[in-house]
Amino acid sequence: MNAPAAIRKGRKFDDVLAGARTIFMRDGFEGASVDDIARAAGVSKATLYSYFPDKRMLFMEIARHECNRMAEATLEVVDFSAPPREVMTTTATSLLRFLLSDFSLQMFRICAAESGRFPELGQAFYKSGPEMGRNRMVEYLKIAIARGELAADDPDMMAEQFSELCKAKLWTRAIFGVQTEFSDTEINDVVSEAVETTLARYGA
Amino acid sequence: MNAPAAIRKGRKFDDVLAGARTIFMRDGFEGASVDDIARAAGVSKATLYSYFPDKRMLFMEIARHECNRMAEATLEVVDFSAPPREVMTTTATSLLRFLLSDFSLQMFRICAAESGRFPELGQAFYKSGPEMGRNRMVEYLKIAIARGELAADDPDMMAEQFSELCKAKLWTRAIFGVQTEFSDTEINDVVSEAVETTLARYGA
DNA sequence: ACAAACCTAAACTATTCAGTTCACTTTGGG
DNA sequence: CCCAAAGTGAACTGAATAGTTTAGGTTTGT
Repeated sequence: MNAPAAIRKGRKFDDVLAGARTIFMRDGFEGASVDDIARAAGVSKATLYSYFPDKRMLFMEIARHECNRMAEATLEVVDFSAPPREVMTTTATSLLRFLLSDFSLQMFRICAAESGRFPELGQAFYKSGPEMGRNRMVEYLKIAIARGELAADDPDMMAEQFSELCKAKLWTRAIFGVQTEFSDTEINDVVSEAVETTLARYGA
Repeated sequence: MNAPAAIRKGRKFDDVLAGARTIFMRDGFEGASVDDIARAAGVSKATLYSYFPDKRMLFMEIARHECNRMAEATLEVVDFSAPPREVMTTTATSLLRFLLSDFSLQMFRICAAESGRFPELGQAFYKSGPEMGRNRMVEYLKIAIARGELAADDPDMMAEQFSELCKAKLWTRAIFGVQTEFSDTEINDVVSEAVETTLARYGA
């Protein structure tokens, strides 16, 4: 009923997760030492290793957990009955703010970097991150298309393009550490440009 | 006249670069051992360290070198006097093929991953990669706008959006190792969708 | 043929880190 | 109040790795 390698037990389980989250986010995957994680969690290394078979599984658990949490939080803000321009603007703002968060950026860096030597991680992250987000978006798009508010032959592609447009300019700079602070003005600008371009193509 | 830490000398210099390129691309930055690099280069570790002050500077040199090489190669294919749809299609195809190459993906992973503990790398890569590409593209866009072939208030944003649209679907999968082979059909599809969307917004 | 510049091989230093082990202590449910 | 499960801490194993050093070998131009 559970994953290939077991992840069991608990009392300080949540402490370990919290500590690991902190250290992984600060130091990356390779950069984080298990000793540091145990110290940050206020837990002995032995306890940590009684929960998780190894460092990788610990990280996977964090990734899974936080991706779900964030994905849900991000989608709760939106009122899907509003007109498309509004829905898209709200969604894009919410998505872009998330994409620019320290957590999201660091998670992306780690999962991309490790996806070579650690393929399950890349797969898992893609599925519970970008793919899930896109699926949610497609659900909405299909409804809007049925309502005649949007015109897209391929809602999947539309969703991919829309998400991608949100990354223009700011995200690219963020991921390479070229820019670290983002004003509301900058964010609103990228969002409205993304919405305009999307509607120019797919507006009814 | 040169960077903070010197990178000089030579006879097997190019061998070192070639070996380092191979190993870094295979194992990432942290994953690559200097012993492996020296072995792959057919060179002693002492020689390697007589060229480069440390592993980081060695990697920076590779990145700089290869980014320039690739950027030039990618831009040579395009005939900028053709009509915009054709220029954009050719450019997008060339760009997307590059973005999906093992080299580009691995370079992106490494530079993104290390940009926290190693900020100069992120900066340098951004400038000689995405930023340079965008600048080249903007040069063309301004000409096409002057010709009345395109209508964009903000050519920088247009270029950012266009590049970003090329990453839809395939690149996201590639960076996380979810998909590793890409048919011409898939590539052409993403390219034509990117061109359509861009022209819907910015076509004259 | 010769010397300066270049290169080699291998051992060495010093550090870091994942994961294990074990004798001991804490905790909470019955 | 007791005991079994859960947790502790500290030492330990084993392996890797960046970067240095040394003593000697090879290339190069002239």
